[in-house]
Amino acid sequence: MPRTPSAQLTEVELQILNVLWERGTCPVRDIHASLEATRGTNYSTTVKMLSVMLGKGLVTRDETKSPHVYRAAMTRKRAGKRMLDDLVTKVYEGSTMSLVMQALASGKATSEELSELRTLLNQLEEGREQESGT
Amino acid sequence: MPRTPSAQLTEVELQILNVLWERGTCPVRDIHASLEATRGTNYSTTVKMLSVMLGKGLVTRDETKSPHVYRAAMTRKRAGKRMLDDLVTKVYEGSTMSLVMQALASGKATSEELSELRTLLNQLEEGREQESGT
DNA sequence: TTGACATAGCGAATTCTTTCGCTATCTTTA
DNA sequence: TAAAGATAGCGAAAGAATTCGCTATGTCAA
Repeated sequence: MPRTPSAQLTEVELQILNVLWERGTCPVRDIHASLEATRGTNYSTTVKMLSVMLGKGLVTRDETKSPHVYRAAMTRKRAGKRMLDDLVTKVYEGSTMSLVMQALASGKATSEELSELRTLLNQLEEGREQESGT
Repeated sequence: MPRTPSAQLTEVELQILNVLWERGTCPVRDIHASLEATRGTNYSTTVKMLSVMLGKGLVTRDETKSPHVYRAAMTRKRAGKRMLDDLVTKVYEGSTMSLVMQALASGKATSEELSELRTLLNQLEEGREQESGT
């Protein structure tokens, strides 16, 4: 019986997307530099992974330029949301809040971040009040 | 070159752990019921997965009881933290706050949850003040 | 041009996860 | 206690992700 793919990005895919997210656009060589640095893999491997990802629609490429230029087909934000939702359903029993609580509890938030968070929280609560109060 | 495991739980492992987290402790049959329901797999498969997980130290078991009784070796909380940290480094460039912001922005928080969150936030800010103010 | 080096492509090997078939060992219960 | 049914264990197949070797093609400076 075939398995369902879980809409989850794999290890290497994620690493490659990270390079693309940082640079916006770049040739295989640059991506390879990153993979080689952390995994010691071959250039061929990088090319292959990119072709696999191209097949999955995770990246696009411009073949008119000579070293072909790759680009992520999905923003970091969208990928994040996808994985976040996945995590919420798979380990936090569907509760986004549980996840948020735990993430916050893990500490290391600067005061700036905390106040930024407070601002967001205020906005969210205002939204709530409007809803029920009207 | 062998791959590094990424401290990531696999699909089935997570599903199994979820059953164990819910029930605390249970025999293969119960776990199998869940896997069979969602994946239609065989009893043997469940037994095997459990033995693999036992090998990885993801579960423990009591063999003195007759249908052996399994238990998760890691709390849901700890697993969550692990995966959360992983997500933060791999997609949110190490910023827990980015993740929290996005999770919150995705909406669907009840007023109760929001105020609970506010309480936590107050505690965190108090902690901050103590630190710098003493 | 042409030799040297960078790019691309692809099938096949590896590694890891998931699945199962087959066999053996309990437990019941008729 | 013997047949029937539940449990366990294990090697090997099937699926996925990752890796590479080998070959072909492109680019560029001498």
